[in-house]
Amino acid sequence: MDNLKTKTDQPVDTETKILDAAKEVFQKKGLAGARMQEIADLAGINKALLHYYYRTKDKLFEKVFEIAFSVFVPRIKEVVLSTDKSVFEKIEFFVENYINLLSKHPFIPGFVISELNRNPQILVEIIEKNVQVRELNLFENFNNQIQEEVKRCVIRPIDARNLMVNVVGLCIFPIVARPIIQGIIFNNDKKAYDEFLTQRKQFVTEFIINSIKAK
Amino acid sequence: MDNLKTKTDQPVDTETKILDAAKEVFQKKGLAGARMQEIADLAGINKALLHYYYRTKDKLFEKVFEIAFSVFVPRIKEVVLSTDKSVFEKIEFFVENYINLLSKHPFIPGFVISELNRNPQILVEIIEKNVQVRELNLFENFNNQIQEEVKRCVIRPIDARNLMVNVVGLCIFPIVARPIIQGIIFNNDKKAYDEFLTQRKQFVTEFIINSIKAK
DNA sequence: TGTAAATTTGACCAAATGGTTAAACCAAAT
DNA sequence: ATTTGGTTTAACCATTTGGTCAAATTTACA
Repeated sequence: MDNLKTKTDQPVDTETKILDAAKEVFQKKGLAGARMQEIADLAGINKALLHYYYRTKDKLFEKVFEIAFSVFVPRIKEVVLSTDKSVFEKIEFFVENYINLLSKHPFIPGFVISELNRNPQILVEIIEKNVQVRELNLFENFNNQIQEEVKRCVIRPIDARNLMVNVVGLCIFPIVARPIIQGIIFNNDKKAYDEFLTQRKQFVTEFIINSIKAK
Repeated sequence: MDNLKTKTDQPVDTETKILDAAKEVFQKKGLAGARMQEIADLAGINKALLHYYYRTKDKLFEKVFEIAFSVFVPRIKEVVLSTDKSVFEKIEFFVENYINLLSKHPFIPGFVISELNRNPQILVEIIEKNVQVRELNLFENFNNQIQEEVKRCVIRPIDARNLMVNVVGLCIFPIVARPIIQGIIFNNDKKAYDEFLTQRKQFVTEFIINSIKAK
């Protein structure tokens, strides 16, 4: 964003090459398992150049993690904010888009979750400097809307936090746990699982709406 | 199981000390992040002794992973097998017990999932030698029961695999994604989140049953 | 008690790894 | 052409790390 280099644009700018390579290696192997040499090789540059752009492995990791996190979380905001939609519409919109998004970045959920389990402190730092995340406290809005629709008997009485965890979890889980599910239930048939994920968008939407719809 | 030592039982047998320490370190730091020295220190033994019992880091990891996996997966079998219960009863039984179980081993889900994402091959080996896992193909039973209850108009028409993923996912997700959810929605209030998890058992059960119950 | 086998340890090693440095390179301005 | 600044590299370094080994210690048991 704010890292303009003085150089005239090359086919691919060095910093981009580094971040692309770092993203791939870190997301596949994690902070501890990633090797600076491997990142340098993948980026097609010298290892010393890596340290020229990002002094330490930790600094490079931090950057990669922040980018991944910003893919992982912000879409949730859209659901909370767009006030012109009903709860049902919001859920449908979110599930469809979030599963699509994560399918395009299949390593991000596992990466973010596992690195955050190893070192929850990262999140504290991100929250401090990232407005996007703090704004999720506008989650209050969502809660208000739900309680209002409960009053109007559109949906059953329900706790908004639990609902939110369910909606997000039902989208993320089959991607994060893909190796297990695909291995055990789908006999490791990759195509079958992709198909499953595609059809699942509608299933999840209906599953949730059926559950919360007032009779 | 089959690792009987000839030694007369000491307060704590060395192999147990090793496995306990290895479990803790591996589950917290992952395969790549764990240090043999740290495991040895935690077990209160010499590092060479570690290599005496488990020749390599990989072999030790394998053992720890298998134990973790056997906690993670087998309870699912109970749901599929106990034939005397209705689908509703099975779901209630599973959610209650599985969330309890995982709460007692909060690092296992993240550990299993993240190591399996890094190296899905582990699963292939486990499936080959582990009967418990293969038996999950008795998942067919569960499917049959569901389709039968669909016919009897007890539950709506539903895909058994999607249902199963939802049930398991709704239990595992809030534990695996705890750092994120607790950090963003619960302002890092650990107690509040524990309380949330406890209450959630009932919520999840009702959420699922509401969704699949025929009108 | 004596001895063979199993267990435990301290010292050590080679390879891998994150990081540094001084020199080379290169584009642009003077 | 020379200087100046950022960029890139090869060579190098200190530390960490998984793993080994021979010696010491303990245990089993004849």
